Amino acid sequence: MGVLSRNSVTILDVARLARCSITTVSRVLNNSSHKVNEETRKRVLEAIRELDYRPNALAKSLLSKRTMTIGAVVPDISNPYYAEVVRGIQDTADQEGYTVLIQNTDRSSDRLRRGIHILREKNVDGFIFTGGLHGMERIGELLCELKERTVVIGRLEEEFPSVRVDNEQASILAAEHLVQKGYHRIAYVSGALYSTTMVDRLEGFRKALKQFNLPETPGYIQEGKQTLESGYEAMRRLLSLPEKPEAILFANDQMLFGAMKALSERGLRVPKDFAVIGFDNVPLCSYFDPTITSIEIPKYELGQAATRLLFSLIRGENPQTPLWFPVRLIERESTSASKLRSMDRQKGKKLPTF
Amino acid sequence: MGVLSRNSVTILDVARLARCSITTVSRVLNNSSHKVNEETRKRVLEAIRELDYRPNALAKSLLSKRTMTIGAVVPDISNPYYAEVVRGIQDTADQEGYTVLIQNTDRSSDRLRRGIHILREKNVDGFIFTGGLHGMERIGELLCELKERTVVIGRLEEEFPSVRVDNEQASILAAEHLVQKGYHRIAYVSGALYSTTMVDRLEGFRKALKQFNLPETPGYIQEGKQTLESGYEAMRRLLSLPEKPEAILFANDQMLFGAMKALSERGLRVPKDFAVIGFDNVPLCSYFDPTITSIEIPKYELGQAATRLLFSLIRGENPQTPLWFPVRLIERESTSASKLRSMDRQKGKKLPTF
DNA sequence: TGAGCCATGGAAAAGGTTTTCCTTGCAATG
DNA sequence: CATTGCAAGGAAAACCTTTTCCATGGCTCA
Repeated sequence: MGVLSRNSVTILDVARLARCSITTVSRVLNNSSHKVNEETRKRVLEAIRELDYRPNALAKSLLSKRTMTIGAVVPDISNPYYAEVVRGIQDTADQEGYTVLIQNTDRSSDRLRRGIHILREKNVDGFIFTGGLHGMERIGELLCELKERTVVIGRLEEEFPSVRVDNEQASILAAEHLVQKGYHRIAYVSGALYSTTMVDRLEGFRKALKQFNLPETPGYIQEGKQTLESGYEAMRRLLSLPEKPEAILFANDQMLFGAMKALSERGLRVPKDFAVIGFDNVPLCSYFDPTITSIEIPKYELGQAATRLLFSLIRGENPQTPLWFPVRLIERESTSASKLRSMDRQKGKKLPTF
Repeated sequence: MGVLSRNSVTILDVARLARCSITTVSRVLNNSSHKVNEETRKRVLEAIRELDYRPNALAKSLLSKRTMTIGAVVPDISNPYYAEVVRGIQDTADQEGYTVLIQNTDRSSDRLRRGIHILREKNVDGFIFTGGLHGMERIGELLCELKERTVVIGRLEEEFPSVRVDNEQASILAAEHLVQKGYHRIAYVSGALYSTTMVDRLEGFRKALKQFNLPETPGYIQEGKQTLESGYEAMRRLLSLPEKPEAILFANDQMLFGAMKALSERGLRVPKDFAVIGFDNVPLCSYFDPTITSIEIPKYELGQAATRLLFSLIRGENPQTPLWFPVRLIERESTSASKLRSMDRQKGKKLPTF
């Protein structure tokens, strides 16, 4: 051990120390089928340990045309939703010895383009896209030879293999839940519509209005930006409407949390005065007061499945796609029968509900 | 344009098309000082465009021993604190044409070791560590030749250049604030003590107790795990003590949010029944109800400064270090004079306070 | 006329692997 | 004894660049 050499040690150094050729060292290293004498192998292994030799991945990649690296393009890593997806990707990649190179787009198509170029130049073995940009010019052209090694989480361009949840259906599910609870005047706060996810969720809400014969009141559909602040402002706009909604569906939990502030500022309470329901089911939902009903998206699993799908592509297989994942509604206090709850709270008797 | 070739095009292809040697192509590519005829240059550029040629970064790196990639080792990317630090790193690296390879350690020293090995194998040009592991065997040995191209955010091993905040002083600041507000029975909820940050914050709290002559009640210092759940449980333990604290300092905001649930379950209110104060000042602090007093850590700036420090190291400079960053206390409702606030809320007259 | 300089271009080495192909020596088989 | 086959090892090509060094031809200046 030891010998913390300043400049890195190469396979040649090992060969010299083990008194053999670099070919033999390479064979031991990759335990190739070509036989090597047990004694020689010992010497080589000893030399490797002695020098703390590690093969240079660059040289290896140059030859094998495999970098064991995949690129992930995400809109915003500090959003808990994508953070969880990325975890799924990283863990799964790691299991197969792959590394993940993450590019933030900040939801700008310029940065998206730039990110793709960087990743291509770094010779990634495949791409995972998430948080698709809606209405951006065709992405396929930028990918070139990597086009066949690209998977999408969600919906981007139809040609790509993808891993998805049915966001339209999810919105309908949420609306149905509210209807069953007896709410009719339902508002919707959307995220920015350059994301296909946001487009689908909004579309689903519109369909639900029709399906359940709900009124479509002007101003009941607000568009925001998937941030706390944007949710806060959207809520204030809703509160300034002449005829207030009874329940609000938010296209993501962040916006909902922001909106809660607008409510409490007015002394309004959930679920007594409004029912609210979110999207994504981030961890805070079960810790907020009141706990928040939300549509659970299997974030980690999406990342995991996308990565597995990509590996299957890399292996040259022809996997079935799209892969659909189920969503489910997690009911919590924010949509529970209102009168009952507010009494409980006053008596300070609430039990833990996660 | 076009010709979306299946297998990548090399500098040789360009040379052939432009009827010159690869040397010449390389020269126009890196516009070297060696003169090349204007007409030839035209032909080369035309060929490059025609074939959509992009130099292979792998081959370039193999030669130059520079990968234009830096490695970042973080405990948990889905923690909003580290997400923000990473943003600072990525943005800054990007400006200089560098890419960032992120390794999650999940706070396990095994995964830390593994992460370092992977990054070394990928030939990163430098390391940034954050969320130092306390009491782990010396990390320097794992870094070998990269030891001189490593910076730390926080405190890890004294020999490394670092970018820091004074966490001890920050805890004292928080305690002082509570004392000034008239609180004396102060509890502290710590994160897991394998993080040097958490060690320092706790140490600061202990010093503050002495400095302000506060009682050190048994059970008033709880240790948890920097998660919502852990904060919830710590709070429940505090609430079961015979003599309850008046104010609680949390070693991070996540734990504080978790604790809020434990409080509301008991019908207890902040700041009426308890004052609470957090650490990190994540965005939600200003949107929670009540808004949360927290110690602001310049997360993005820490990442930014660390990256700049690293670049300075890579350039062979000998920068001054450690670099200290200021913290400040952001006062919000969770520690404001209690009687007043609770009246406001009942009248529904509260104004927006961020 | 010849020496030296400049503009332009190419050949080849280097970087660290893996892999293909070849060599050597020895044992077994006829 | 001659032939075949196998175990073990090495040489060299290939991967794609950049960079150093050399070659050529034309021009200027003494």
